[in-house]
Amino acid sequence: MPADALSRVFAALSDPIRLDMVARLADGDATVKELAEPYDVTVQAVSKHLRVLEGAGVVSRSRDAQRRPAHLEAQVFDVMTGWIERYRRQAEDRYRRLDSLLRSMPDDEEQAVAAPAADRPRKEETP
Amino acid sequence: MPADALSRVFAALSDPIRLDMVARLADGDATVKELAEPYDVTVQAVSKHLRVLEGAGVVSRSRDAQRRPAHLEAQVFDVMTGWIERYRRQAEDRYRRLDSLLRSMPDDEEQAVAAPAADRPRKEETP
DNA sequence: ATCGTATTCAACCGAACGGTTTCAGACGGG
DNA sequence: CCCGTCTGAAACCGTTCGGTTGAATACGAT
Repeated sequence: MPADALSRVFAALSDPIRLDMVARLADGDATVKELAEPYDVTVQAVSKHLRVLEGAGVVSRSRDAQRRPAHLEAQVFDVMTGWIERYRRQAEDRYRRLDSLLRSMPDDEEQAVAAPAADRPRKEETP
Repeated sequence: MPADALSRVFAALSDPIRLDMVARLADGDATVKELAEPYDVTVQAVSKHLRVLEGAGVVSRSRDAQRRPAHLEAQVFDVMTGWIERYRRQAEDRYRRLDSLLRSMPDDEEQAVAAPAADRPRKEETP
């Protein structure tokens, strides 16, 4: 739940290669070598990417002889959708409230409601 | 839809301040000054953050005299959930298939199925 | 024991990032 | 008209990031 951890997850997905790696891992676990194959970067670079994903909790590693297959940790999906849905709903609700308010208003003076939370110095402020 | 644009959205949310700004914008539009108030960084820094969010399509700006209120572009939520749900489902499906396959197997030889997509050189490889 | 493969560690490099300070422009209120 | 406020642009700074090369480690196969 820490909002800081969430931004780390987003950071982990903020790189096109990493994003694609996650997409492919949804299809099944894969080793570093396998993961590196489609991209024209070194396998060391992919290893680093994997470490980032691991650090964000997006991926976990196991062991199979020399290989260290990466496994998608699907719970992060829930964390993300949790955050997203929360604020999507919040935005929707706000919109609905504002909408019905405007609809029920006697015509003009709509500007006054355009920015409700603003500390705009409409009338006197630092008395 | 371009996978590249998605990673830019995630990049926009990869900073704790930006993430918080989005959360607050779900509550209503706000000016740079208002947005900057909670954090102990300069308003110029927040202006930069806003430009990043805008560049990713997360936020749009309007105009109100000197003020340029930021508005949350809620459609990005759909883009994100679209991607997330797709791969969550994919991972779940794979898990279910693997599960039923294991369940229906005559006991041993489970290792052989542990990494189906692997090009692992089990037997002879470079003949 | 040795060779080959898979992975990581370490040092390094240029570019991007987040931040600041300073300055300039736009606009409204008195 | 002019002052204060809000915002953006520019130059700069230290750190992080994505990438490389090169060497080290770990393990299986032969």
